Amino acid sequence: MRLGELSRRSGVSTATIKYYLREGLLPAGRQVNTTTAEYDEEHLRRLRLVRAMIQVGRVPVATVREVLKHVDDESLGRTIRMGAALWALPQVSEPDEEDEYVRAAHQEVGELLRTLGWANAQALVTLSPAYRSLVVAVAALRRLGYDWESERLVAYAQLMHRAAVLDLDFVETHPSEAEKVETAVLGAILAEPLLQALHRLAQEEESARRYGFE
Amino acid sequence: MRLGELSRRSGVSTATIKYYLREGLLPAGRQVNTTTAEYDEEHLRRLRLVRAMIQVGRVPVATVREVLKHVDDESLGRTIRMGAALWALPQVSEPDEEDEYVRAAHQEVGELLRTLGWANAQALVTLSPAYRSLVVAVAALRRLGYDWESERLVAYAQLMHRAAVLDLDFVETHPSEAEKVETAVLGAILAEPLLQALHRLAQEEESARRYGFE
DNA sequence: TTCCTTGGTAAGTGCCACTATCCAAGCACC
DNA sequence: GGTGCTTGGATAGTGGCACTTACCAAGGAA
Repeated sequence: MRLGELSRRSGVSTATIKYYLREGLLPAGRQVNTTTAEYDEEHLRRLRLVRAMIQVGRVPVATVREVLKHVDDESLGRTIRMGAALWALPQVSEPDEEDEYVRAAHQEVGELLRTLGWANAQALVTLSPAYRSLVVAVAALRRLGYDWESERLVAYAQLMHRAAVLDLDFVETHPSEAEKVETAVLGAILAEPLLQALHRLAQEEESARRYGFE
Repeated sequence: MRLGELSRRSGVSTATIKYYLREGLLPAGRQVNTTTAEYDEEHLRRLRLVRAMIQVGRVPVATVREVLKHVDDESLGRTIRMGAALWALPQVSEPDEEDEYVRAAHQEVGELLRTLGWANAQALVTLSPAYRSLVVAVAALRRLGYDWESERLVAYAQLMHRAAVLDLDFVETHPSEAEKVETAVLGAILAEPLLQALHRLAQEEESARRYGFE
């Protein structure tokens, strides 16, 4: 398969495919001669994956490159590869540690993890980007004066933990190691828009149940 | 309070505040004379809200304007205002109805709603942006060859419904109508980064529990 | 008086995800 | 073997976005 066909079958313009090749999101094809390169099904699959990450997952191009670099790094074990790939993701602005709300949020999230008994997460606290994102989100809500009880946060966390269990159960069903890493990373990236859409739809449903359409 | 103080108390530069005023995200202050305008606590609150939407919620400036327009529209009832504000949000690219995966996703999501008994959501199907986002997400996953069983999707949906119940219970605790709308919208916007962060943290925790750090 | 700050406006910046244009080298078909 | 299309490769340009800079004349504050 050559560039034109790859473009046709993926629905991505040749110009964009060239751009992805240049940016290293897609490995080069097998060079036949100066003006011809041959692509295979794996290229098509990778291209679809890249597109899904960018368009559905809203992951920036530079981040996709980082994530794939880890996914492809066969010198590492699965868990490490998965972790590295997921940690390459978030790009949330660093919390301002001077800010009083941020400090309070650190406290609050720390307590949350103790309440939940997430010992592993506690150990990783200083490292994980997810932890930082959580602190930023909590601080923003508190800054706006939303003071729900801490039980509410615990309840949300338990719901998301059950979602994570579902995620990982699904990964288990995949046989090969390579596929497991890819599935886990993609699943994590694409599960988010899915969960977000379900959340909004659920809000609409529940709102209509309670208040009707008026 | 004048521009400088508003800037100091919010941590937002005067240039950016001027930009927000120009873009209509912030109402003008009370003009004292040609070179002085007076801002109040409500301006500060609105400014923090705008910042949270943009920085934590990653909502584009133009969208924030739309959302606030609906929030402020007192000619409408609460439910309508809330719905309108939330529907102004998503900006997901339109699904390509020609695409076979998109058509299959429509089918699948329709079945999901029937299984869940979300009658209200079914009625709104053709309208809701959340529904469209869901279709796009499901189609993307299927296109990549991820074929989980439909029960998995149902399970995710039930989790998110429970999150939505928590959301709306919280809104109930707020007394005033105006606050309810604002709370609901902000809660919906800011709950998403929160849930996302909790989801990622929960994945790390669960992954570490199952596989350790190796 | 001298200096700073104010609101208002216009123009510029940096980043990002493409997109357009150009090129010389093949290949395909008549 | 001529004609026209496609290829990989490279460079430059585009449009959108969220600010940021620079400048202005008018108004306090010392």
